Amino acid sequence: MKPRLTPRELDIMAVLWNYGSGTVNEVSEGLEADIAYSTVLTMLRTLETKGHVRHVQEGKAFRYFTETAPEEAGGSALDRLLTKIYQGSRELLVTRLLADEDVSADELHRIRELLDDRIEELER
Amino acid sequence: MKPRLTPRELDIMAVLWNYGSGTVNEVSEGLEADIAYSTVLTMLRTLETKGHVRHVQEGKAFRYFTETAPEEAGGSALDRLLTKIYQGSRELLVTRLLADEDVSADELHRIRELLDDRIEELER
DNA sequence: TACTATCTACTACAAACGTAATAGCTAGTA
DNA sequence: TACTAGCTATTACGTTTGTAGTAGATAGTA
Repeated sequence: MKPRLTPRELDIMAVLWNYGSGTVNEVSEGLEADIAYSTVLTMLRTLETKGHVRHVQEGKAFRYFTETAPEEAGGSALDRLLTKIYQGSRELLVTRLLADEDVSADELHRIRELLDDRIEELER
Repeated sequence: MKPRLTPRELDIMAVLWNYGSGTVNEVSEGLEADIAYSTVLTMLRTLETKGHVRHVQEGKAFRYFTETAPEEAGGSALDRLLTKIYQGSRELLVTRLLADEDVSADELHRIRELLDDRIEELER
């Protein structure tokens, strides 16, 4: 099992997931925080030893790719949240998620469709 | 702003949320992992300096109470997940949440009710 | 009163995190 | 060929995390 992603590492992964891949430079620029180039490099190397990314040579530079899918990382984080904070209650979690001010009616409708699909699938 | 909860600290908080409060002993026993008594004590003290718990004297011992509500801790963690992993898409997150094998039809129906309430509230 | 169980306080310490400077390599350019 | 820009590799270092031993206080008990 790959070691858990730390918050900072998650930031890096997010950039990679977002752009599909990235060189140190690209990741640096993709990050909101102003982190030194060498720091980003170090973190990518750490992520590589942890098995979360790999790289290929591209000209002079390395191009990094994720080896951990968002679902994978998200899954375990979500499970953790669910059990530790929401006592395993998905309702509670969804309630919190929908309580947000800036959730649109559109979004809610789309979620309801998802939900209906899943219910049908389960009751069929 | 209180410092973020580390995974281990979250374990402790979970016990406290679960039982309402707890002495070092109670928390120790409430934890799944077999952590030394003194370790639990240290962590509770750390949590206290971070402002996540407080304590009152109870006989010889301290009784600890949470100062951070589950919603508070869960909220920021959830927001983080949402933006970093699910690109801000609640649908994606809900999809992942419902994809789980062991989610019951009952649970889904209850979630749908929540959803309908929220939609109505928004469109009224 | 002396002993013992039970607490907290203090101290320690290895490992991981987060951050970064700098050395060293290399391909292109003047 | 000499220089330079742009990379990676190496090294460093303060902080936080996670874990725990032990000293010291204290209340109950024999």
